Formats: sequence, structure tokens, C-alpha cells
Amino acid sequence: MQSAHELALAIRMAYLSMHRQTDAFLSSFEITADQFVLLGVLTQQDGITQQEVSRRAASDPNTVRAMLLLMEQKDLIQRAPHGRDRRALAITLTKKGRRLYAEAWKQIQPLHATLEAPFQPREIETLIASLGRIAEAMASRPDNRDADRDTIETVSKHLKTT
Amino acid sequence: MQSAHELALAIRMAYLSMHRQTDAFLSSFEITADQFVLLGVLTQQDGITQQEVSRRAASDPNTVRAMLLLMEQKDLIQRAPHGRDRRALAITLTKKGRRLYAEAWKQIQPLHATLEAPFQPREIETLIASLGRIAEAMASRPDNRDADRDTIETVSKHLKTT
DNA sequence: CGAATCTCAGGCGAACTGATATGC
DNA sequence: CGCATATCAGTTGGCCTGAGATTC
Repeated sequence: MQSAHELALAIRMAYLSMHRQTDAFLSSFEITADQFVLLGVLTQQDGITQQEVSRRAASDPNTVRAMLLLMEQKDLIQRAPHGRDRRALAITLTKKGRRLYAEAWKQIQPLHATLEAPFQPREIETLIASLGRIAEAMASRPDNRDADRDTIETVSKHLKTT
Repeated sequence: MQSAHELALAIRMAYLSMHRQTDAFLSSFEITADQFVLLGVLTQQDGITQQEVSRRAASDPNTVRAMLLLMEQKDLIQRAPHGRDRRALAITLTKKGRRLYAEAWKQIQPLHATLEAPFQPREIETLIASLGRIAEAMASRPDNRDADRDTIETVSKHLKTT
């Protein structure tokens, strides 16, 4: 069990250090690492609902809503009534949002290079698979909420197609 | 570069799902996953300064200070003037804090089991090492602040001795 | 004296919880 | 009716900037 705790701390440290660096790299664009993730989701497919954005970002609807409000103020996205479901809002990228994501993506390449530098290509695939198994294991615990399972499946599918 | 992005997203998803589950497991103790991390640091060694706690938790001094204030209110820790450095506060666990950590540790064992279930013991060691290399790579980027390097070294040392 | 280190205060974005309203 | 979606209010953790205090 000791090694499980060490693993948990290692994941925590890797995530936090990466998140800090990502924020630093994106600060000149005045977007955060997490907003960058949402832009990436919408670049894959937009016109989807806030719920769908939340699922694909493995995040929480309330969190996503707050982020989208900020991003709407900055004219990166639009929130318009959904055609088929009048409860929902359809989220679309603005031209500014699409352009910003493309430039932020370029900006972040050195960080991507640093991230994969210590590894062989095969190691990276293994690492991604291991982390995916962890996320699956966490999401399929008996006491979980149903949403989590959907999230993992949705995101896994999303990852495979990118 | 594409795989680097996938790796980043995988780390993010693994961390967030784990963090959610940890919070759920600890909710009956009325402490959070991050407070649990601080208690663990102090269990290893207490009487250290807030700065030292921050470094060992791979976190930020201001964040840690706010958390310690909450934990002091709940009588889990004490903040007393430091003997050698009169600028600093020395943080010590109370008996209540020490007992709570021991019980929370027991409570969390099923989650630890779930975390390591998908892997062979050797795989876990490899995984921890890989995540450690990522944290090192992130911390040693040219544009980093000096504090990050110290953090990684301190925590790495800490992990080895546990 | 200045430099370094720690504490503290205020602010912001993100993650989550729980509750409520409304459309399906 | 149950279910899904969005919204609102509140808490916590994480990071930053900047101020003040103390020690070196």
C-alpha cells in the first residue's frame, strides 16, 4: 500500500508542476491552462452543449460554466440556444478563439518537447495507457457517480480519434 | 508533439479522477485530500516551518498558509514561534491531528488497493519513476523559478526515505 | 546599511457540492 | 412523473502580487 501512496503523490506532483508550467507558457495569451483544454475540446468539435464540453474535458459542469462565461467575455466562444434542445446552450468557437488556440498551440510546443524528452516514443504510449487505466480504475469504483464513467469513456474515445 | 499533448491530458485526467475519489473517501473525516497530504508531511517530520511544509507538499506557501489556518481552527495542527529562526512559525501536529491521520490512512486503503490493482509491483515503480522525471523536467525548464527545483529535490528525497 | 526570508493580505481562476428552476 | 440541463450560492485549494516584519 505504501507504493500506492507514493504513486498518488507522484501523480500529484507531476500534474501540479506541469500545470504551473503550462500557465506560465500561456500567460502572454491571457488564457489559463484549463481554458486551453476547453479550447482544444471545442476545436475538435463545437456546437456541443456545456454538459458535453464538461464530459470531454473530464471536468465539472459548474466549473465549465464559470470558465465559459469568462471566455465569452473575452470573445473566445459563443453561447447560443441549442437548436434541438431548448434547455441547452450550444457552445461555438469564435474566429478569435480559433485563432488564439492555434497560436497558443504553437507557443506551447517547447513545453511539449520538454515533456516527451525524457522518454522513448514507446514509453510515452505505455505511460498514457497506464494513466488511462488509473483514471478508469478511479471512475469505476463502486461508490462513484455515474457521470464519471461516461467521462472516461467519452474522453478515451476522444483521445483515440485525435 | 501530438503524443505529448495526449500525455498531458492523461496526467490531468488521472490526477483529477484520483483527487475526486480521495476527497470522497475522506469526506467522513471532514478533511480534504490536500489537507491529508499536509498531515502526511507533518507525520514524517513536524516542527518544521510553513515554507518547509510547502516545499515537501510541492505546493505554494500562500496556499499552505491558508490550509494551515483552517487546520489550526480544527485543532489538527499548532503554529508556534520557531526556535532557531524567529521569523518563522513552527508547525506541529496535535494529538487529534496525529490520530486523525492514522484513521484516515486506514480509511483510504481500499482506494490505494484500487490504484495499484491494474499493475505489477515493478510497473508501479516504473510509473513513479516516469512521473518523477516529468516533474523534474517541468521544474528544470530555463524559465522556472528557483523554488521549483528545490521542491522536486526535497520531495524526491522524501519519497525515497518513506 | 542592504539582502534574504518569512508572514500576511487581497485577488483571481478552477474544482466541487448542493439546491433550484425549467425543458424534455 | 422521472430525467437532464442549466443556473446560482458557497467552500476549498492553488497560484500570483505586493506589502510588512524580522533576521542575516
